[in-house]
Amino acid sequence: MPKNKPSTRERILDAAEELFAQRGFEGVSVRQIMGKANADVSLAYYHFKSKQDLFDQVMLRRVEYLNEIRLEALAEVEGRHVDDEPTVEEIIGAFTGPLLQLLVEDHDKWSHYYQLIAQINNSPDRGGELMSRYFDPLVTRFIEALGKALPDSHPADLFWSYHFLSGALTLTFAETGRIDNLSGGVCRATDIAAVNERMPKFLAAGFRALCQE
Amino acid sequence: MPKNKPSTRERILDAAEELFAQRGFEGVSVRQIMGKANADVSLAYYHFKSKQDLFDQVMLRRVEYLNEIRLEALAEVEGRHVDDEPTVEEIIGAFTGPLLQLLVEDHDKWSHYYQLIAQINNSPDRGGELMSRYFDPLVTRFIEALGKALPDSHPADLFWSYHFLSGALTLTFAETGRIDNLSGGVCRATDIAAVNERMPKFLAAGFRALCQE
DNA sequence: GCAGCATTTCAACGATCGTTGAATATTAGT
DNA sequence: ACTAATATTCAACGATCGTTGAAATGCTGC
Repeated sequence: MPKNKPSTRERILDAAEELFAQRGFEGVSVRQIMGKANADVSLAYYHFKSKQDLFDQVMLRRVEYLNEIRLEALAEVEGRHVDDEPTVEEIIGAFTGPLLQLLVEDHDKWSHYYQLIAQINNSPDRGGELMSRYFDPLVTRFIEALGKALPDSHPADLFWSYHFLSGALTLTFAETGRIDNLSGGVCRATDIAAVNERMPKFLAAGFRALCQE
Repeated sequence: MPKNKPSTRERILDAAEELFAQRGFEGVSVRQIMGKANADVSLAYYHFKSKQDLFDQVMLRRVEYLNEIRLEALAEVEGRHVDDEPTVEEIIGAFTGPLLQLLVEDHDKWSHYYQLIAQINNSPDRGGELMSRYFDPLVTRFIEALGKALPDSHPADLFWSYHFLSGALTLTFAETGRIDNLSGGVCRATDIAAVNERMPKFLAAGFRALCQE
């Protein structure tokens, strides 16, 4: 029934999301964004306070929902274990699975957003600050769960393990085509099933090697 | 003994390296670079063909040496095993160790370059292309060695494992301060010893989990 | 149909962008 | 000392940047 045609504001956000993801904040002009959104330049400043505000709204538009469903996935896993602890794989699966699931459901909608996060995560400038603002509450919650699944683990080992996880995860979402080149076509960056099979397994083994015993 | 004071060309490269690493290619103007290098704007175009050429030269200045010492480290490891195969940890150590060693020897010289590579690696725009151009020969050589250390492994598993390694490695080099925030100071992004103790161990376990039976 | 508000268009501002040509200063070879 | 090449300075170009104010249009409630 609704299937509203997207509002101007949302068309601007969509265009900005895609272009920011591809070329970064400074690599895109407001005019280019509005060109892709098929709207006049000054409309950007009617719907948003500034280019920086537009960028912030692009980030904020999806992050809340993202954190929500990932927390739910964790709660679901924990609900299946009332007397024992979830496994490391299950917890990591709750962290990465929802992201991959959204990518399957609507690749074009989420891939640009993930690419944007990948760039921010690796940006020395303000990457640490932004990622912490948007994701630290969620991540802290997951690390807590991982700590329980890995008894007697040291906090430093848990944090470093998560750090390696974060790098692997965001590079995967960046979909740069590097693995396509490197593997000569054997692996494809967009092969979500291949990622889903391998990433939690790889990362869980890393956690165990560092944090267990 | 010379200890020449750096030439103008090198001062420009240094300034460009640092600023490109912090804010990306489009986030920095030629004037800002030349300001930091304490030289006139037009000197950039005397020593380099264009801003893009300057960027390329920043990349090229260090990549050759980097690949060289990492290949030597691999050869050294293989030389210690004439009758048997090196372990996964040893091979990964040869891949990451030289990078960390340079960071210990001269942090200011290498950290900006590593940050730049981290950003490029995660750039959906031309990241895959650039990383492949600069590193694929080296990486192919390392994956070959890892394949021997992990008998009967499937190529796809090896490529994906390397992909996860690459993400963890470059995020670590980005030194965004995220892990400092997240851990409340327990871990520091610049703590090279902490990385050196943990990263090869974490990644080797991942490789084994994916590529070994 | 009209008032009032939300949205969109148009034209322009000063600042900064990458880049260049010509003039000047410095260095190296003889 | 003179020359030729190398290195640096100065001034400026057209283009594009982020941003804004005012006018025009569209829409909603009465």
